[in-house]
Order: sequence, then C-alpha cells, then structure tokens
Amino acid sequence: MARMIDVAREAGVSAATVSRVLNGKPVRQDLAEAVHRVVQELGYSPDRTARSLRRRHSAVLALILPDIENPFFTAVARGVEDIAEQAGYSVVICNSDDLPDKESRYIQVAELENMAGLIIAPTNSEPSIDRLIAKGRPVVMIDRTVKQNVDQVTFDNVDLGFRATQALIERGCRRIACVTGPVSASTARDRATGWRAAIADAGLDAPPDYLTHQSFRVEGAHQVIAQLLDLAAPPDAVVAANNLSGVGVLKAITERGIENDFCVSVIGDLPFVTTLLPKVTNVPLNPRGLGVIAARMVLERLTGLDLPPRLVVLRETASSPTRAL
Amino acid sequence: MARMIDVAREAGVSAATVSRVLNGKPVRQDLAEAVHRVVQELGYSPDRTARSLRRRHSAVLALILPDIENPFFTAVARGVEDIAEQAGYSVVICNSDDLPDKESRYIQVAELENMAGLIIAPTNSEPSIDRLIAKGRPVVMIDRTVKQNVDQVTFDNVDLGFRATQALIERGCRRIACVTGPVSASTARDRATGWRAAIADAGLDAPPDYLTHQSFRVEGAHQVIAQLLDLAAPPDAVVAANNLSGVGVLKAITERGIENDFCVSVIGDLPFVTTLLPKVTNVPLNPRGLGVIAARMVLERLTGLDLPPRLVVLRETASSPTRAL
DNA sequence: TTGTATGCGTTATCAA
DNA sequence: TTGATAACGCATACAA
Repeated sequence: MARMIDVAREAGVSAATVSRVLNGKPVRQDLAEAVHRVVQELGYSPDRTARSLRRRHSAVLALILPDIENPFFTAVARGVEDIAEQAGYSVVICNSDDLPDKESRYIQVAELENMAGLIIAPTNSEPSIDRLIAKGRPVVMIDRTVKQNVDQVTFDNVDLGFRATQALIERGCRRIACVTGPVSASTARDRATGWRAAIADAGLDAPPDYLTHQSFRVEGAHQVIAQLLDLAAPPDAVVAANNLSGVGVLKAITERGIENDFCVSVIGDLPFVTTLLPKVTNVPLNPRGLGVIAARMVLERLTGLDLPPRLVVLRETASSPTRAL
Repeated sequence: MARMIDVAREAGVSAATVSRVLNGKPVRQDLAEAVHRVVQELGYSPDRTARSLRRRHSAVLALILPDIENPFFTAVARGVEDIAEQAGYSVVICNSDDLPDKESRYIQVAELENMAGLIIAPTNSEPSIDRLIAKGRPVVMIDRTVKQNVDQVTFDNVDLGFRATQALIERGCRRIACVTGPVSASTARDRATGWRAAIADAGLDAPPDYLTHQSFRVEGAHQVIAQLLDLAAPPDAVVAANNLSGVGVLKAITERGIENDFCVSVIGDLPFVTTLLPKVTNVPLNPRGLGVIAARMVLERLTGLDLPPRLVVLRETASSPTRAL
C-alpha cells in the first residue's frame, strides 16, 4: 500500500506538501500537479484511520434507529446515506430496538469510534450526548423530539394526529379509537394529542379506553385491537399512529372479517400493501426527506456552521389525506 | 478524555503495562488490579481509532447490500448485527443499489477505513476483493454466489425454484411463468433453473416468453406481468423469484381483478401482507439465519481460523410451501 | 514481568 | 510557500 511519504518521494516534495495538496491548501501550481500525477500513478489514497487519528474524527456518520426493519426508518436511512455519500461520508446504521440501554451503548460506540456525527431517532428521553457535544460532534435528533437544546428534525405530529382523525370524522365515524406507540416516543404522544383535539373539535367523545399505547410494531397493534373490539362500546374506527401499527390493525380486522365495517386511518405510508383496502385512509409522510435534512444539518455543522441549535418541523404539503395505493 | 498514559500514571505503572492488562496479556496480579481500578475511576476506554491504526483494522464489519429497503436484507442485517454486537463489533450497512460501481466504491471504503471484515451480497460477478484478502481481512459472500474462491453462504436456489414451481403444479396449474431477478444475480439464475426443471419434470412446457428477468424489485415485476398477460397464450400462474417480485405480481393481478383466477408462488416471505391472498403460496426463507452464519464465519476468521474457503448451502427444513400469512 | 523506545500514517506547528 | 519535526493514542520489540 502506497503511503503519503512514497508519493512525496516520487514527486520530489515533502509529505507535508502532499498532505496540503490533498486537503486543498495553497501549494505551488507545478508541485501540486506533480503530486496529483503521482497519486494517480500509484493509486494512492490516504489511510482513513491515520487521518481520523489526527483529525480527531472519522468520515463516518452514525445513524441510530429504533427499528431497522421498519420501512419508515430504512427510508430515513436512504435519505441520510444519499446525502452523506455525496459528501464522502459513510453511514453506520445502528439498531437500538427501542431499548434505552442499547441506544446508550451505540452512542458510546459513536464516541469511541470517533465518528464525525450522529443522527438519532431517540428512545431515551434525554440521550447522553454531552460528551459528544463537548467534542464538537454534530448531533441531530430526528422524528422524535427531546428536551435537550440540540438540532432536531421532526414532523408536526399533533397536526398529523389531528388530520388522520379528521379524515375519519368526515367519513361519518363517531367512535374513534387511537392505537399509538410507546409513551417514551414524542411522536406517539403528540399524535395522540392531535387525535384528542380532533375528537373534541367535532364535539365527539372518546372514553379513556380508546387510547392505547403499544410498541410501534405490528404485533402490539394487532393484539390491542382485540381488546378494543371487546369493549362494551367498541369503536367503529381507529387511528393507527404509525405504519406498522396500521399493518397490525388491518391484520386484526381482516382476521375478524370486519374490514368492510371498520374504518382505519394510518399516519404514514403502509408498506408493501398488496391489495386495495377500501376503507383505509392515510396521511403520507416523507421519511427520506427527514433523513436528507438531518444529514444536511450534520454536514453543515461539520463544515463549521456555528449557530444555536435549530428545531425543524416538517409540515406536509398534502392538504388532505390520500388513499393507500 | 482520559488516555492510557493517564491511567498508567495514576496506577503507578507504564502505559505498556496498561495496554497489556487491557489486552489480557500476562501482568502481575496486583498491578493488573490497580490498573482495573483506575480504569474504573477515570471511566477510561481505549481510543478505537488509535487502536485501529496500530492493529491495522478497526472493530467494524461492513455489510454491503443490494437493497436496504428490501425486508429480506434488513433481516439479514439484523442477524449480522446481533452476532457482531456480541463480539464487540459494529456493523456498517452500505447500500449498493445493485450497481456494480457503487458496490466497488463501498468495497474500497471498507478497505480504506480498515474495517475488520466484509460481508457482501454481490452485484459484481467478481467483486474486487483481492486487496482485502491480501490484507487478511475476512470476506464472506452471502445470498448470491461468485466464482471466486472465498467463503460463501447461500440458499439452495435451484431447489427453491423447483419447490415453488412444484407447488403450483400440484394445484393444477399448467402454464407457469417465472418472474426472476437480474441475470447478474446467481439467485435469479438458479431459481429460474429450478423452475425450468420442475416444468420439465412434470412433462409440461413453457415458451421462452415465460421466463422474464427483472430487477428484484416491486416495479419490475409489476410491469412485466402486463406483458405476460398480453401474450397469445398467457400463463395461468407465476413463480415470483423473490419477495418484492411477489409483491409486484400481486399488485398487478389485483389491479386487473384476476387475483382469484391466477396462482402465485413466491420464493421468500411476503413482507407486511395485510390481507389474505388465497391463491398465494410461498417458500419461506430464513434471511436472519443467513446473516447469523455469515457473521460467525467472519468472526471465526478474525480469531485466526486458517482453513480453505467454505461454501455453506442452507437447505430449508420446511418440507412443503406454506401459506402466506 | 516490566519499562523504554519506537512506529503506525496522517496533519499541525514552526522555522526557514 | 515549503520542509523538517512533533504530535495523535496505542501496541509491541527489545532491553532490563
């Protein structure tokens, strides 16, 4: 493997000059050209580890996700990767499984591996990012918000919950339940708040039983529907607060054979829906865009932007919920 | 940030001794204990970058996948991550998009970042892994095979194609088409071979038009079905060679309203199928297991196993295709 | 067994 | 602007 010193010797300059050429620092024209030529000849490329050791961080961004098997988050990952790649960064995707401990461990890994920046869809209410911040590493929270004063990108989740519920009300539903995610997730709480607001706005009523917190996965929602339907006054519709909850709800009502008598409104896009489900509405989201924006924010910080932390709220432009498929 | 030298001073030993303690090399009992205590006190942990620079590789495994948005591959990733994590390795997931150039670039990144090992679901017929191999980095190919003499883990794809087709024949289908993936993927070729063998075995016939190569994604399969159905002698059934092809096929026939007159057999598991699709059979796979085995192979090599490259073929134990859902 | 001294490949500092 | 040299933090050959 060619090293910088080899290039230097071959080009008749010092290693320092090679380094300067490679990093776009001012160097005499002819020397720079000579260096470039030799770099080509030898197929030289700098050792990233050594570079990291000096620069105190490596060209890797960490992306910590609560569920790598949720297409919403793989779409986020795609957005992050696309932007990061353009800028010469790789992306480490870590799966926290919505477990605070696992998330903490990955944050530590990001620190110990000297990763350049970190994007987290947080599970902890206050992820321990102080040391990373102290080291000047950009950290951006996505999807779910935290109280810490740090860059964040999120959707307008109260509004999402409101619109998803409103769609059901417009269809004539009157007893609308809400299947949302873990209380630890701000998205789950905020979307439920929107649901409650829409109910109140319409002068409707919802018993406490109608609000259920689950994991944001298929199984949780699948199971909870059974309980909802067994209530003395069962709902005639449900708001599923994320895509996988939506899948779980649809699975449950299809199994019961009531898919034509029960309305479902899903926040997000149903993944790989293969058949037309007439009574399903959804509020589309743009997870890839979320990733793109978060990645850009990290890169901005890396290139020296020194502004106070920002909170970016993505307001979907779609004026009304659209059909699935 | 505490450094090794700080620990050494505090414990009254040299940095070399601290290093030895941390790496399990023989050190006098009391000194080792002192070091451990100080490590605790200071919350010290070694700088991974510096360690990488010395060890010539870092505690990161790269996993290059052709489509991070395909649940089959996220399940593979999960298997890899679970095993890698136990062994103290992080996993970098890279998305090649089935583009040879992008794959090559990521292989280069893995080399330049001094990653400890590499797992690839290859797109190139012969990925350029020579330099990595020369550096002693374990490389394992998964899912798709290559001609190179390197560790590989794959399914018995000919058999999968055979069984998927056989299931349709048993149902009484006679004109069975095959929607498979790009010719560059051995899985796509082998499953088609199995399809052909099953057809021949049953004394049936399939015109050349019945074999179609597409990207292994929803859209390709979705579009090709239109062409198949417009043939003079259209098929009455189709084998979809992977999960996303299956989704595409189901989408197409549902749109045409012929979902009850057309049989589909899918190799792999349909992701997030929300409604019962009566005429769909599938041959289940275990992508997570694939990832687990590949990760174990990499770790074995990392801990010094010096055997010739192995080819592991996973034979599913399920004796007959099972229903979707 | 321990410590000293050196090297890993790069970038930052400083003097020329 | 350039080059020599000193870090960066760790691991190992060698000497003690």
